[in-house]
Amino acid sequence: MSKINEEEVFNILTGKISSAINRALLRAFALENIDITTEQWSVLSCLWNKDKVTQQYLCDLTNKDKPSITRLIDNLEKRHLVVRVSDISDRRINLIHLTEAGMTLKQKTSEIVQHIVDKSLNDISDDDLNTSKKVLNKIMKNLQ
Amino acid sequence: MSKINEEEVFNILTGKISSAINRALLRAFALENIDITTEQWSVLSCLWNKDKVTQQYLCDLTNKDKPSITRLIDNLEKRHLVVRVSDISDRRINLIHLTEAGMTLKQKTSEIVQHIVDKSLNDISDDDLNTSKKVLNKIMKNLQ
DNA sequence: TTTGCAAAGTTGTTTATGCAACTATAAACC
DNA sequence: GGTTTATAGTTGCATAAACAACTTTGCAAA
Repeated sequence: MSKINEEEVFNILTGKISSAINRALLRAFALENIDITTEQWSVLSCLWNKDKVTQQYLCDLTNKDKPSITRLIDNLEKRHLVVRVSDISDRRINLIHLTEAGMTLKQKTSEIVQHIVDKSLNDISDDDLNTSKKVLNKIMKNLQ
Repeated sequence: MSKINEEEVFNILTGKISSAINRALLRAFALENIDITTEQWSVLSCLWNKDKVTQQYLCDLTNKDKPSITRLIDNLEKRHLVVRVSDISDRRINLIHLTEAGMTLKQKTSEIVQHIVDKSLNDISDDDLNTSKKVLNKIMKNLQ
């Protein structure tokens, strides 16, 4: 395997790309008066897929640690998008429920997200995109 | 261009990969008792390449905004790795100088970084890697 | 049944990001 | 020369990440 040069390392490590996408998405949300962050969206995204799950489950899906999820849920509760419901049979557990408002956001945000994704992937071939996905997944595995 | 599915969007947007690399690098630094963050390393990296530059220059290279760089420099000064030297001819400007300690870190960290990079890129072909770089650069351009 | 360990969450600290508002200095324009 | 505008950097505020230390609750083994 060839040595990769400093600049390339640099770009990967500093997450330039993901923070650029993050910024674009944050601004797009703000433009539509949607007051959530990208991280909050990523948690909501999990819940739209499967509601009423534990915080630990959200940790696993998002690759965030427990304190991060605790505070993300705090902020989502502040915005009345989710509520913590403690489980009856195991009182250690909070089940995170989407509120009406939380559910409603799905529609509005997915259009915005799709728009940003389309823009960012403009003029990239499916082949190249698939290769990139494969590479990124491999990197994830290598780091575990 | 095909619609990319939610899970894929999700992985890109949430920067799972870059945060995984970040974490790995941070831990590797800690193991060697090197008390800097990945972001601080990215600024030092610029300075190892070209010393005595303005904060604005560092903003441009790292794609961070001015407040971020201000605080990163604050933290690097706290660790005595750089110093702010105000320019005589233009007193708005700080030139950021590496200290001896700052220069010394280059050697130690680059081995660690190379190790993490090698590990993360293990078993990925040069062709696939090049395609990925091309795609990521294209995405950056698309988002500007 | 008690002891001890594991799991689910929370809290505190340091560092970082994004944005807006700010100060200080330089340059441009009239 | 004085006013306006642009540039460099800082500060405040809300949000987020990593890590360690902590509480509460459940479970299992002695």
